[in-house]
Amino acid sequence: MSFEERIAGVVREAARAAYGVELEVVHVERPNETAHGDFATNVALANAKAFRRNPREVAERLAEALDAPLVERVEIAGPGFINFWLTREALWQELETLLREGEDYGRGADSGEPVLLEFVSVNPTGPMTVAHGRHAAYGDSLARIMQAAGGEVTREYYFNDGGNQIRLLGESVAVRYAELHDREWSVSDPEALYRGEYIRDIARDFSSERGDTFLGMDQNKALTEIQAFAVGWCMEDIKKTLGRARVVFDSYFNEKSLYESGAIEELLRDLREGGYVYESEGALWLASSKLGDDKDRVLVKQDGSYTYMAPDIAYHRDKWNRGYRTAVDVLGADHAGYPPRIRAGLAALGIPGEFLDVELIRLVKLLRGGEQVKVSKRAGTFVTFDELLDEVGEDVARYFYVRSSHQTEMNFDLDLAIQQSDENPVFYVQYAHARIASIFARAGINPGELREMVPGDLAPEERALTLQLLDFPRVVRNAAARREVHPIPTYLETLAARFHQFYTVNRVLVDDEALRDRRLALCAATKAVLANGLNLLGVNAPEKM
RNA sequence: GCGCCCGUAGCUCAACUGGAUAGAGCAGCGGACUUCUAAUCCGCAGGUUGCAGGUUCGAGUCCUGCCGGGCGCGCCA
Repeated sequence: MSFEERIAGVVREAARAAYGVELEVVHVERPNETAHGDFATNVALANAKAFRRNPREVAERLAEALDAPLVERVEIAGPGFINFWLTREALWQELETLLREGEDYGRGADSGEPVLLEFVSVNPTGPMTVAHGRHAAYGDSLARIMQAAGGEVTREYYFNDGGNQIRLLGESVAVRYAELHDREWSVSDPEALYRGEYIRDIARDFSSERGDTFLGMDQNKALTEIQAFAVGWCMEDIKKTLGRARVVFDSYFNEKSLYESGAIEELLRDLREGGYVYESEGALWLASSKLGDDKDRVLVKQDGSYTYMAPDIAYHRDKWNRGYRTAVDVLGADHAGYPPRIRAGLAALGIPGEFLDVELIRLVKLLRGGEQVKVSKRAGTFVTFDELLDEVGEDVARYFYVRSSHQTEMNFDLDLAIQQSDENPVFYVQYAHARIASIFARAGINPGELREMVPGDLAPEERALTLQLLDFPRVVRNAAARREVHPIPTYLETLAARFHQFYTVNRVLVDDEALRDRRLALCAATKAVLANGLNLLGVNAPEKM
């Protein structure tokens, strides 16, 4: 149990003893100011009215009724805060727990609740861009964080390898392919073709693997082959980039399978039976306005083809049918209108709205030398995720992406990113880890083989470091619950700062053995938490720098 | 026009979803290496948290109205 929970518990007891009252919420937090104690609570302020007493009086009485061995002293401060200082024994005990749990420290109890996390899901029409990189970094880190918090997370990539975009890709490659052999390939709309350099790469690879035989045959037949090759090429390319960035998926879900399995037909039949669809103007509509959406949406177009709504609702129903009770979709901010529509569809099937949790990621605005660049995949004016990884490395890139909230628009200047990569705060955090490794190397012992230690007094820097270390589980839990990744970097930077401050003032390898053992323990604990935290972000924790 | 999101130091971002004197990094100025890694530490300077009201013991955080920016409001996905 965390200190917050334990303190909340004793405060509840005190309220029972002093007032015979059962408090509902007891908020305990770590004050910003060290002078305000290790922990503080505002219960006296929050309940003063109910007790019909002024807050300080309530605080006094609660403090008197307090019975807690882990608390060394309390102080009433300000308008009625109760500030707590913990005993050194209590702190050391928690540190020992931390050391014992090692890389499991911060891991919550398994909730047993399976969660499906879908992210990236970019269709295979080209390389990943820096914008997709943000999705990959955020989604993968979120998966790690939710797992650490006890969730049973499956990472899924949903893609469509059919449709207009894909046909366009095939034609684009075909034109280049023909060019390679000094031939021409006629397309309906040359303006619409993809122009990126990678199109030539695909054409070249296709040509060298399959020769020129496809130029002699029926265009449609050839196009099918070229298209399949191009899709495979792009998918391969995307997976390679993801792997480089240490992003792994548990499953890839193909939209096509929904057609093949009959899931879409089944969906439409069930919606019809439920009375949630109607025909109008030759199209089939979902009465989504009755289910929380702004207006009704077309499911089947006049020409008989489906809108994206049909497969997408079927896909989410499939997630539900697979046993997931939480589906987190990581989508671009331009999908703002998406959640209510899908929820409407799901509601028609009796699936509750809370099932779908959509996290919208703000756009990445691309700049060059301060000037905004219009990004277009078709025109080939984009920066790839690979280029970024080449320039700044995996650690810097991943850290950079998740350092700010996914809800904040991100200005991305590749020139600036390269220029500033060596002052990226990730090094500050990694350096703390390497410094500790170096201490252990010097001491000639392994962080896992510490001797039994005797609790002793904590210097101010040691105390601050300890409290920060013990805050880790709470930070992970909160981040997971709020689907936020950026609290982890924020936490790690503070932890690294606490360590560097401690290191500057207190020498670890001193002659006094008891003191030396305690400080080594503190170092080992810090090293473990830094490694755990960096791991949640997919960033390395180096032994040397 | 309607809906959602955002506005915090010169710049990039935090602030434990209502707490105490709003914090870091970068940029600027000044200090600290014969001692476990100076990719570090310490100090100075930098703010009317877009504006105006309201709610309460307390507001960057909640409510209302403005101002400014982004996104959405397709039989595109």
